[in-house]
This record gives sequence, C-alpha cells and structure tokens, in this order.
Amino acid sequence: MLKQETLSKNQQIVLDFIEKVNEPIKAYSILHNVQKKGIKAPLQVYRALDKLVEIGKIHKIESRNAFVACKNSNCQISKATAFSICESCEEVSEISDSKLSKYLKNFQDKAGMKFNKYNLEFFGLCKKCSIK
Amino acid sequence: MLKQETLSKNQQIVLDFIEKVNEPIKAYSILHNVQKKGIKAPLQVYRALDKLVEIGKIHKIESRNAFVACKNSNCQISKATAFSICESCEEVSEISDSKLSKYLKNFQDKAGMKFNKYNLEFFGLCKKCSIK
DNA sequence: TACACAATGTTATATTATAACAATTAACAC
DNA sequence: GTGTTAATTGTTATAATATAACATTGTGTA
Ligand SMILES: [Zn+2]
Ligand SMILES: [Zn+2]
Ligand SMILES: [Zn+2]
Ligand SMILES: [Zn+2]
Repeated sequence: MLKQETLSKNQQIVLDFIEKVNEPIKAYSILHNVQKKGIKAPLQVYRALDKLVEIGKIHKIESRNAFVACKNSNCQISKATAFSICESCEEVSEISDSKLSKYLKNFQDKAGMKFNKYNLEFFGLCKKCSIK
Repeated sequence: MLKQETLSKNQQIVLDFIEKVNEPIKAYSILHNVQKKGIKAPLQVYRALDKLVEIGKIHKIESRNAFVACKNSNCQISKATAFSICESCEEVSEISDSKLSKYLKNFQDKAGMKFNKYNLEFFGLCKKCSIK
C-alpha cells in the first residue's frame, strides 16, 4: 500500500480544529470542541493526534501535554522540533532556525549514539510579558 | 529564612531511591517503592519531586513522564538540560557537553525572546540496540 | 515566645492516556 | 468483482499521571 496522501475523516476534523485555534491545545479540549462533528471518545482524538504527529502536521509540546499545528514546512516530519515557551502567558512558537537545526542534527554525543530525532523546548518570557 | 541546605525527610527518601535505581523512574513506581518508608500518598511523592527538580537534584524526562537523578554537577539547577533517549531499550543519559550548552544558552530566537531555561531530548538507538 | 514559612498528612478528584474487542472502510493484487 | 490486507472507526472500560483543598506539624529566626 502506498503512503497515505489524504487524511481520514477524524484526522481531518482534529487537524482542522488545531489549525484554527492556532495555539497549543490539549487533547480533552479538542474532544470537547469536536463533539459536534461526531467525535465522541478520547480514543478517537488520541488516534488522530498520533497519526498527525507521525506525519508531521502537528507537534506535541511535551512539557505542556498540548498539541500545536506545524508552522514550518521544512521541519522534517516531526523529527527535529524546537519551541519557545513563555512561562507567563504560555504562548508557544515553533522555532525555525536552520543554523540551530543543522547544529542539532549533526550533534554527536560522547557515547556515539546515533540520533534520528530531537525535541528542544526553550522557556522564558515573551516580549509582551517582559515589559509587564 | 535562608535557602534550604538539607533535604526534608520525604525529599531525602525520594532522592535516595531515585539515585539508587540510577535510571528514569515514574512517580507511582517511586511511590510503590517507598511505601515501606512511610510515604503513603501520591502527593507526598509529587511534592518531593517538585522540590528536587527545583533545586536541580533530579530532572524530569518530559517525553517519558519520568524522573532521573542529575549526574552533572555543572547543570545549573535544572535550567539547562539535555538527554539522549534510546527508543528501543529506553535507556536515558544526561548529556554533558559544554559546547552544546554554551550554544543553547546563547541562542537568540528571532522574536527576541529571552530564555532562562531549556530542555533538549535526543532520540535514537543506543550502541547496544544498534547492533541487534 | 511569637511569627512566618516550609513541609507533612490525608481524602478526594482532575487530567491525561491506553487496553481490548468488534465492526467498517480503503487500497491493492489477481 | 473477489479475496486479502491494513487502516480506520466505534465503544466501553480502565490505567496512569497529577493536582485541589484543608488541617496539622515542624523549623528557622526575630
Ligand atoms: Zn514543525
Ligand atoms: Zn508571554
Ligand atoms: Zn543535571
Ligand atoms: Zn537501547
């Protein structure tokens, strides 16, 4: 079978919603918001999320247990992700910095482990929150 | 009051156990293992974990919801952490690489956000698992 | 002593995520 | 089209992770 090109019904419903809100959102919040579309159970959401993460349409913000749409066409299928997170307002942005991603992709640890994936989360205060 | 120098009873019990197992361990697994020491409830474990993370004695592996003792005396109180994670055997090592930490500490994102903390998780196969 | 704050103990509950199994749908080979 | 396989869905129940709320006790300091 060829690699799936179109999303399934539930996957599309979940993705549409995540793209619409345009900020990190939690699984059960997604569930509440797509129940009118016929998605009734957590598993239906989590299965869609798993697939969407796998194909790189969304990312999971691990420290927040939240999901956000990918804004970065050249982030290779979720294998190299970086985010900035404001600890005050919880605003999250995906970092797209070719120098950073190049540096991390080529990073070699001392144990000689070969990496195929990384996730980096920066924390601080966004500009808005710094002023306050 | 001066900054705490000695750990409290529960904090010490939890830290002792985490250091003994010497690999990432989950909160409820800690709970089961320290019940003989008098810790009975999840909150007692989570409160100790919170404090130990705060003072840098342990770190949370966000992608695994697990906690591991710090092996790295110069990781500044949990504000700059990096790990390698084997996706096959789940072995986790704390990366101590001064070049990497320097690079990340000085990283400036395009939005001009000032970071005070980061967490980086690399995924791949450890040497042992690569051979198989 | 009196105060402030950290830590504890305890019960209940909230939040996040998966197990298990049956049924349906989509893609492919022939 | 038929049979085959894999992906997706639907559904109920439950597991795993984490916090709320409140009363109490301990500890350092003035
Ligand atoms: Zn992305
Ligand atoms: Zn902010
Ligand atoms: Zn450390
Ligand atoms: Zn391994």
